[in-house]
Amino acid sequence: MIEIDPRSTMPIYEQIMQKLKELCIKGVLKPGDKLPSVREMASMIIANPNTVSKAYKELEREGVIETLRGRGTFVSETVKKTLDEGKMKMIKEALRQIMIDAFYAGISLEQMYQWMEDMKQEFGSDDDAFHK
Amino acid sequence: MIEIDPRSTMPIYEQIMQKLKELCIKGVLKPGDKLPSVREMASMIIANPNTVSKAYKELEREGVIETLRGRGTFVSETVKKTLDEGKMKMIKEALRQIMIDAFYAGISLEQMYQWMEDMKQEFGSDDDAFHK
Amino acid sequence: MIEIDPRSTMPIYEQIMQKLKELCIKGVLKPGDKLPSVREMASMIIANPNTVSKAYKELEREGVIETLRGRGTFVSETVKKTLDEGKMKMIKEALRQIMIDAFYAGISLEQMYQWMEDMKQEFGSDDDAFHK
Amino acid sequence: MIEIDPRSTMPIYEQIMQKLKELCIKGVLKPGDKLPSVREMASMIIANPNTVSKAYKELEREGVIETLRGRGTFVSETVKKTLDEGKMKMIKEALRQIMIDAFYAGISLEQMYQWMEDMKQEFGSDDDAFHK
DNA sequence: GTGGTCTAGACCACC
DNA sequence: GTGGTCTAGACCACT
Repeated sequence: MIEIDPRSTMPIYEQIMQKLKELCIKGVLKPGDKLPSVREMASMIIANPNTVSKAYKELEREGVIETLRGRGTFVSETVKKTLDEGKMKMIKEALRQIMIDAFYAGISLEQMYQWMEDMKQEFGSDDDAFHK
Repeated sequence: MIEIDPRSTMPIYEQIMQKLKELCIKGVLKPGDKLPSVREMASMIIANPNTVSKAYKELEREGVIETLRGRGTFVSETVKKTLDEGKMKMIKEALRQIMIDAFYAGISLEQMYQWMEDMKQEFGSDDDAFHK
Repeated sequence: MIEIDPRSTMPIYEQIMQKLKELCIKGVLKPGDKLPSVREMASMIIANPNTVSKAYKELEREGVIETLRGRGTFVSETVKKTLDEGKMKMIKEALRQIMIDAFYAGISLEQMYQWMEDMKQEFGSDDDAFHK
Repeated sequence: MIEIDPRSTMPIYEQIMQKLKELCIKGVLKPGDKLPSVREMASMIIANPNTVSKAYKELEREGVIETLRGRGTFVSETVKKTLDEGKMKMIKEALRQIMIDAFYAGISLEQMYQWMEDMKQEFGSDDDAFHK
């Protein structure tokens, strides 16, 4: 279900978060679906339960998933897409960093647009996510 | 010349690297130009010389700048834009991460394209960087 | 495990790198083996943790070792022996330097061949390193 | 006559020393030949006169060249090949370092032997330097 | 003057 | 526990 790279510089808990978010966007995980328990997930991806727990907590804080005491963890029914100005700035800065790296890697803007379109197709299979 | 945000989660040495790369792309720093010495830069941005040194060394490893023994540090004459497959993958993954974050932040693809076009204008002032 | 000579002109972090590489080649350190933590190694060889850290980071960049976040540092499973042209040139130049020094020190080529054969024996104890 | 790489990590004065020694071994510079003055050499290789001066002084200390006050600097008549134990150790250690680097660069011992033979040919044009 | 290395000691994020 | 980053201050070799 999920693949983690322990050698990556990206923290494992962030990798978990990203992968789960991606599955939600793609529609593989639908609102109401039950997630594996912390222990299950930990053994699946060979990680420390604490690490998985941290990812779940953070995802809950972001409103992506919800924990029902004694029942388990579920994908939230409503994804709150708050137009947070702080996040907008962060994303813009991240884009800037990527543009700079792309320049030095010799990657054209066109190439990047192509990739983004590809990902849009890949993501937006069952909702028009990026056209709201 | 350069502004650093000590509160940012991005390490200071990486901020220095990013800013210097940006100035090079914009053409503010031209090949052959001398950079401030490690100590000068450190006092300019109020950071430790070691931190600046780390940034310089990394930039040199990437081929962006060169140091001439005892003379100082200079912008490289030849910017090697090698189409490194590893870097391409990294950038693609970074884009994927951003797309996911953008989705949850409620930022449309169109908005991101707009930002990227703006940056292209901002960067490509005196060379057609992204159109080679 | 490792001996460092603080009086040597070779930087300590390079001495650490050399010794660790040597242990890997000799087979004393095997792929997957855990290295002493930065702090352990530092106290073992009586050096600053930063110095050890620098050695470890450089060895990782070269692909000799890998660090797993929060778990420690390990000998890489796959030693990539890429025939890098730049390194070949560097090694050839180093040999040239040694040949010149040897001439002025009155050391014969035969003597150097003998030393190299000795080292080959010393290194290739449990794999045929130099005969691949 | 001599080429220097200001970007190299090898100190410029050492580069000068190496090149001059090489020319002596090859027989391009013969005992009694006059070297360019410090200023001449400095302007030829675009270096600081102090740097050239340091190289000359060091070469004189090693007995490779001699300075005759008011007349200039000349290649020594007699090359003293002292079997200095300290230097032997240094060269052996340098060889060890090269062997390790060669291993990780995927260079075979045979390749290195070949290089050394080539250099022997290149050097020993008019004396049997390495067969004394 | 320049950058390169090292120490000492600190804080942080991650596992 | 781990490594990653940063500061402060020092010494050194090179130009």
